[in-house]
Parts: sequence; C-alpha cells; structure tokens
Amino acid sequence: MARSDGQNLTYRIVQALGVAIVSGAYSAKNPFPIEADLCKQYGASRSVLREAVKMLTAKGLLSARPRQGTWVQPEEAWNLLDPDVLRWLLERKPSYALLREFGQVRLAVEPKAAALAAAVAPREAKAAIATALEQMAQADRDEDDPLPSDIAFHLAVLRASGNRFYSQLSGVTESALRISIRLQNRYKGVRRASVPDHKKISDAILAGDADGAEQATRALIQEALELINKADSDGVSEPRKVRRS
Amino acid sequence: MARSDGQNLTYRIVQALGVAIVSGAYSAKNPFPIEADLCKQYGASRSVLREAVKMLTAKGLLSARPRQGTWVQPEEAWNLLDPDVLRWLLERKPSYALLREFGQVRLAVEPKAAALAAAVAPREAKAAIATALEQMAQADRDEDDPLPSDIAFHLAVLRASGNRFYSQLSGVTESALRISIRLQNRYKGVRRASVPDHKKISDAILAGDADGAEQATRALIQEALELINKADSDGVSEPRKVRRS
DNA sequence: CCTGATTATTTGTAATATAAATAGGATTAT
DNA sequence: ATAATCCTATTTATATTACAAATAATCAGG
Repeated sequence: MARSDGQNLTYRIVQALGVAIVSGAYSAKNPFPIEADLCKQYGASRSVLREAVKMLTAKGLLSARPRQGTWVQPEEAWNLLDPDVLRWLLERKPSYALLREFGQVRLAVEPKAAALAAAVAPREAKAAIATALEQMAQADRDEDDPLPSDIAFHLAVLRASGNRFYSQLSGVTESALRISIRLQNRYKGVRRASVPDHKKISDAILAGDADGAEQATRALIQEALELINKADSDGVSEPRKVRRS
Repeated sequence: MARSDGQNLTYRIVQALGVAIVSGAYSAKNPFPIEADLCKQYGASRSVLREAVKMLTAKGLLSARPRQGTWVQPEEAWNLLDPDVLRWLLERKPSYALLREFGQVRLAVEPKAAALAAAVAPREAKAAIATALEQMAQADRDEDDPLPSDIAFHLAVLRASGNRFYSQLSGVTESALRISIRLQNRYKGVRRASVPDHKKISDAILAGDADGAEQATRALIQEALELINKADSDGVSEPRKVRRS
C-alpha cells in the first residue's frame, strides 16, 4: 500500500504523528519529543519509531540532527501535495483557507484536464467518465449519496487527460472533494447532485469539444469555489473533522 | 534539510536507490533486491537501509510485504509532485513527454498564480518579483547566465500568489525549469533571456492588473510549451542528463 | 571577558535475535 | 486424482543493545 493504513506498527505511528504534526500539536512550548520518549509513548522499539520518523521526514514534515533533536519543519516545507499530508490536514484541521486554496488549484487544473481529455483521451477513458456520470444520475434518482460518483467523475476526468501530473492530483483531489462537497451539503441543505452540470462536461468530452469541456468545467468549479467563499464570509461553522476511513 | 542531500549514509542511499528506481533499473528480470543484498551492495547496516527504503516508500516508489519482498510500485503510484522524485526523473530520465506534461501544469497554474499575485500579494512579495526581473535584466546586459534569475522570477510569482499549493509547486518547478530552459538554449542557440516578456508580467502584477498578468504569463508559457513540442517533433535529441548539483 | 577544551545529549550506524506473514511445497483425507 | 490441510523456508517487521558522530552547553584557563 502506498497509503499509510494501519497495517503495521510503523504505519500506525506515521499516521498518529502525522496527524499530530499537521494539527499543530508541537510548538516552541511543546517541542517534538526525543526518540526515547516517543518510543515509550507508543510502546515501540527505536527501529520502528525511527522508520516512522524517516517517513515523515520524506514528506517534509520533520527534520533531525544529532544533538539538536528532531523538529517539525515550517509549514512551507510540508509536501502539501502528498496525499497523506493533505488528507491529514483536511480531515483534522479543515479550514476555509485551505479549501479555497485547493479550490483555486482545481479551478486552474481541471478545466485544462477536461480540455485535454476531450482532445486526446482514448475511448476507454472517456467511457469511464460516462459511467461515472451514469452512476451519479442513478444515485440522484434513487436519492442515494451522490458523493462517491461525484468524486469518481472528477477523478476520471483527471485521469483521462493523459497528463501524469493531473492524474497524480486525483489522489489529493479525492480528500479535498469529500470535504468540499460535505460543506456544500451542510450549506445548501440536502444535496441534489448537479447532474446537468456534470453532463455538460461529459458530453463535451465525448464529443471531442475541448473548449466546451474546459468552459463547462470552469463554470462548475467556479461555483463550488464561490460557495466556499460565501460560506466563509457568512461565518458558517468551519467544516468538521471527519471519521477516519 | 527537506531535500535528500548527501549529508549522511541514509540520504545517500535514498538518493542512489531513488535515481535507480525512476531510471527503470529494476524490472521483472531484475527485481528489487532483498534487504540483505542491498546492505552488502551499499555497505550499510540493516537499520540504515531499512530507513532509506521506508523514505522511498513514503514517496510512493516502493512497497513491501513479509515473504513477498520489496518491489517498485507502478509509475502511477509515484509521488511525481514530490520534489525529490521529480528531480530524479528530470535529471536522470528527462523526456519530452514529461517536459510537455509539466509544461501543461505550468500553463494551467502560473497564469492563475500571476493573477492572484496581482490581486492580493503584499508589497514585499511584489518587490521580490521586481528584484528577480532586475537581476534578469542585469544578467542579460552582462551576458551572464540568465537561468538563475529566470527561475527566481517564476518562483517569486508562485510564492506571491499566497496560495500554499502554488508555492509548493515552486519546489518542483525549479527542477523542471532548469531542464526546460536548457533545452531552449540548445534549440535556439545562445539564450537571450526574454526580459520584455517577463517585464510585461511584472508590470501587470505591480499594477494590480490581474487579467493582464494572467494573459502575459499564459503567453510566455505557451511559447515555452510550443518550443518543447516543436523540438520533440523535429526530433531534436532528448535533453541530456545533468550533473548532480 | 574571551578562548578553547570538555562534557553531555541526541541522532546516526551497526549487529544480532526473534516474531510475523505468507508463497509454495508436502501431506493427508476423501 | 483432487482438494483441503499442514509444514517449511523466506522475507520483512520488531526489539534490543552497543557504539559512533555531531554539536550545544558547560567549564577552565588565560
């Protein structure tokens, strides 16, 4: 697994420490503990603990030096685009600021991905988009939760772009979408998935209409972004923590 | 250090293995070695070697299971947006495909970053952009290498956007820009830094003209991207490996 | 007060032992 | 013969201990 699930002790510690770090649990008055103390705290051997710390170091969260200890890196050094890091941040410390910033990324990227998908995606990739749309419509009719198919739709578009960096973003988009859409639900009440808006995108991509796909996607995400800004300025309570999956 | 420089044994092994992995050194006929063999190969203890492997696992390059061994993840799982991973890829295995894909990312992101910078950047951040432009002009006059100031300019714009994800991208943009601009040099002959094009961007940002900044940036990157495509279809030799910094 | 040696602390590296997981082969029952 | 089960070998996971290296803090001597 690429993700840090709870399969073994090391990954459990990575998860626990990662969450604690991005939640701001460590600071000047509560510095990051030394190895020995963390071993005691988690009941783990030095080997395991050091491996966990090294994984967090690889994600830009920590840094270490002999005698100086191990410390939390400044936030600018964190690999925000690492799926684990972004997930920890969004699940434990969701903020309108972060949602807005990620919304801006989506607004920059997804319309271009849709345009590329329209222009160059192979038949199967386009089919995956159509399938996600169909499931979304189905969920809408049955008044099921549209979230999974909504997410699947956006990921399918990113993947269909054929751009590896965009595909890569699907990993982090998944977390962000989950939080964003939950916010929309709470703000607008029971969610009616905007099937027609998504259908416009899908139709344009299937028809090979790059411009149309780009504009339709931009409109959709612009709306989501505006909702975030509106909820923020209206002072709607910050999006709540989410249960771990 | 967030980057894997050669400070200690673990990081040297991370670097060596990371490069080997992204270069495709391991495959079905040459599977990733078991711990014991890697220890011998690098003359390191199991602790050090395991910590290095864990760091590469955190970057999505490796995965491991008891009895099954450690193996290289499929390329889709690699954290392409990890600065180390992208640097290894671009330095060791630069391809037009990857440069084009990263160019598409820049084309999506940088114009929006410039627009944001024009709209919201504080005075110091704008000043940093102006300074980079000035150094670029200076280098141009003195026929010095314009590369460092060119890079500094783009990073300053990304940072001035105030969007943490865009700032984050500056880490990976640095590697990609270095390769891209080298390519332009070889293709167009001695490079004359396009100071006027960058000045347009800087002026618009300083004037708070978001649309102007966006369009000027788009034009600049579009040109760079077209050059990559042109060099590719003209069959110009693939960009060469770069010495390690 | 400064300078340089000393010490103490923390991470870095090494070596070894045992546990857990599991692919693949051997065994047994039907 | 086939299927289910057990066994075994291999590889990573975890634990423990020891020592090395780096360096901040302390102390001694001028």
